[in-house]
This record gives sequence, C-alpha cells and structure tokens, in this order.
Amino acid sequence: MLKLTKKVDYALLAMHFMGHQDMDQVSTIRDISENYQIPMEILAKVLQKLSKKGLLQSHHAPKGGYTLKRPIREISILEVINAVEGPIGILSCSEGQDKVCQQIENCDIRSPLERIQGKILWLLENMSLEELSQAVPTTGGVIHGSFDLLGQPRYH
Amino acid sequence: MLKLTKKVDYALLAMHFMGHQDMDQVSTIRDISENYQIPMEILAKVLQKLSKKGLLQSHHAPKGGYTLKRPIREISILEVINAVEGPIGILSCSEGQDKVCQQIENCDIRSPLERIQGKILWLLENMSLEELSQAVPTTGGVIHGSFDLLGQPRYH
DNA sequence: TGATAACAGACCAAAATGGTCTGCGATTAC
DNA sequence: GTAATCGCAGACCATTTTGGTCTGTTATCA
Repeated sequence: MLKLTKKVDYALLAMHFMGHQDMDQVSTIRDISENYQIPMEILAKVLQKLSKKGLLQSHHAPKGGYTLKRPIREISILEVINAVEGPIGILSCSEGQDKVCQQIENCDIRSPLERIQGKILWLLENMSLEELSQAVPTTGGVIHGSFDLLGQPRYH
Repeated sequence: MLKLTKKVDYALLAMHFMGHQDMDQVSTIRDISENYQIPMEILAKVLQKLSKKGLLQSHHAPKGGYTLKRPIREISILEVINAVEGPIGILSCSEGQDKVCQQIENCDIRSPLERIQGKILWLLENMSLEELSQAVPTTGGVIHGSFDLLGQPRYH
C-alpha cells in the first residue's frame, strides 16, 4: 500500500552510489551489489532499465560497467521511479485501459484523488537524487521567514 | 507501486456516500454496495474496520446500518487509509520489525526518503473527506497572489 | 420469535513482487 | 584471433499481497 518497491530502492541506491564518484568512473554491477548486499541478477535488470531510459550509460567490455549520463542534481526521484516501474498512479483504477473499473460511472471521488496524486508526483519530481545525499538538519539553523513547499522552515 | 488499494477506494466511496446524507440517517452495506457496484462481503469488512476505528457507528438491527460518527470535514483521507490498511510507509524496509533490511547499514538514502514520506502523509492528513466532494475548478477564477501548499494558485 | 441487519473468520484465486537460472552479445587485453 | 570480462535478454519460479468468496454467528426490534 503506497509503498516503493525494492527495485526502486535498488535503483536509488545505485544512482546514489554512482553519484559519489567521478562522472567518468565506471561502476560494475558487482561493485554496487556488493556494496549494498543486493542480488546481482536483479540489480542487473534494474540498471538495464535505467540505461535504456537514458539515465545511465553502459559500456560492455572488460573494465566496463555503468556511468551516469547526467549529474545527479539533474535527475529527479520521479525519473528513476518511472524508469524502473513505469508511470505511477495512486488510483487503483488507473492501470490498464483494457480493464474497466466497476465504479467508474458513479465514482465521484476520482478527480480529487487525482489532485492528490498530482501533488505527490510534484514532490517526487522536484526532489533530485542529489538531495538523497543530504542529511536532514537536526537542530537549529532555520532561515527566518523562509519556507519550503510544505510550509516547513528552510535550514542553513 | 505507490497505489491505493481497492479497499481504500471502497472506504473512501462509502464515507463519501454517507457524508451526503443526514448525519442520523443510516446506510446499509446493501445501499452502498449497490450504489457503487462493490461486492457486499468485502465492503462489509471495510465498514467493520472503519467502525472499529471509531469513524463509523454501527447499529445492528433491522432498519440498522452505519452512520458517521463525525462530519466528513473532520475526517482526513489519512485516517481512512490508516483504518483500513494500517499505518503506511513508502519505504520497502519500513514494514515488519522481525524482518531485517539487508541494506540497512549501508543505506544512505533512508532519511531523505522518510522526509518525502512525511510530506505525503502531510498531504493526506490535511485533505478532508469533504474535499473529496469538491470538483476541481476548470477555468479562470484564480485568486491573485494566493497559492496553496504546493505553490499552485488558489481559486475562487 | 423470526426477519434483518452487522460481525467474524476461514478459505481461495489472481496478481504483483522479488528473485533465480540459463544462455547470448559486445568489447578489449593479451 | 580468442579468451576473459563485462552487460543483455528472457524464461521461469516462489512468496507475498490483494481481492474476493463462503459459511456461520450475534444483536436488535417489530
């Protein structure tokens, strides 16, 4: 229920891993899977998807591996999710066009839920992988009068 | 992936249904399931959970059924979700305490993801069931200089 | 006291998810 | 040129989650 999949977790970890190396340094599946204890085969598939979607550059050869195609600050969480799981929809009726939702004609709550969904997507789209590296500030340091998108105070 | 379950859909629809009747008018499972084409048995369980959590008042007797315990404007989407599915966590490692996440010790992305989760919960907590009834404005009518929590314009 | 409503839980089927296995294709160091 | 090292591809399977069914019980009231 409203949960990210393991594959997304793995993708985020892998991207994060590569983001903390030189742009031109290759990382192999083995490197990453050993670092995070992720099964190699499944990580392989995840990285394949990421490279198909243009987030990674693959280089198959000895001494090959993957590199980032863009710096992590230019890649959003949403892009990663979309790459490995396809477009997301929180509505249970938003999946296949073939199957028809039984409730659709009487469903008066659809459009408001879509608004919520839009906001969630907005959140994910506007958080970059770079921010995944930033620890959350613990004490003090608020910037007076400055608030983020959810009305929470910004920190120095 | 990041999707609401049918049970939550059913719960929201049922609450919405009851919200548009007099507070003291009872609705039966049959009423609601017929209105939305929802299987009776499963709707029954959903409503049971809602009444156990104190969102509904049940009255079992002939001419009995369910009534809302509070007006819908005082009930958040999050409350409904929590009632039927339990507390939500977008992290795939946030489930059971018994199972240990393989990546936990090297997981450097946990706390940022928890921030995202917090924001999503905030969204769901701050949208009431009443808002589920409000259609989204289509054209014009923006209030100049007024924006909602996501920086989107407010409407008249 | 029996009809009508909710309550309870075992049970099952389908789908999503996480993971394994097996083999192929590309590149390059030697 | 060829063998080692890397990614690519897809069939396959086990587990978990989800959606739904079935059977029977309990409470209330006309």
